[in-house]
Amino acid sequence: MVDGLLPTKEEGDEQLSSLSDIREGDCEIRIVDADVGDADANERNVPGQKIIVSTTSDVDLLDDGYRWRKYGQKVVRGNPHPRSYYKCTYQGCAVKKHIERSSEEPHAVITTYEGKHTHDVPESRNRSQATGQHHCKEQTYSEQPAASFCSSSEKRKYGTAILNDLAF
DNA sequence: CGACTTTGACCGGCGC
DNA sequence: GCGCCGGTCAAAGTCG
Repeated sequence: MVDGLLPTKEEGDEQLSSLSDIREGDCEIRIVDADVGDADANERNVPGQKIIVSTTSDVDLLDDGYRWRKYGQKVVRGNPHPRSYYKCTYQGCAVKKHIERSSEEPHAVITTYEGKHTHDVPESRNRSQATGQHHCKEQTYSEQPAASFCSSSEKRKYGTAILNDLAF
């Protein structure tokens, strides 16, 4: 009983018809337009675009190239795993993201992005992150060649490309 | 020294 | 009106 909280894998893509759905290996990137479903959604300044990324990983932190500062962690009902709250630390960028694990699959990580970045990927982070990134993947994906896209730096570039595409 | 994580407390919204 | 729950803040501590 995941309450549809977990749109991973083959199921759960029916409810969201007007959004992009991208799947590669164990990574699923779901783009949800915050405006969708709202009658007069045009009024908002909604910086709010919602992007849900489902991945299979041992670690919660999906490094997408941006700098995030954790500002909270909560255990939500229906899920024994805590949900983490992150903000983009770039000045003037109010993008937030929530990270939570699936209650059924400890390896399934649901990352929800809210808002769009008003800047590019910080370069300094870009390279240091590339180094810090590999610590988390090898053990997870070393046996899953299909997920190489998710586990390598390609993932970041791919995700970033998507985010940028959305943002603009 | 600066940036980031951790953790408890606080606040607002929602359902009963 | 009350209680529950999700989301955010802020202080202290940790790490590079």
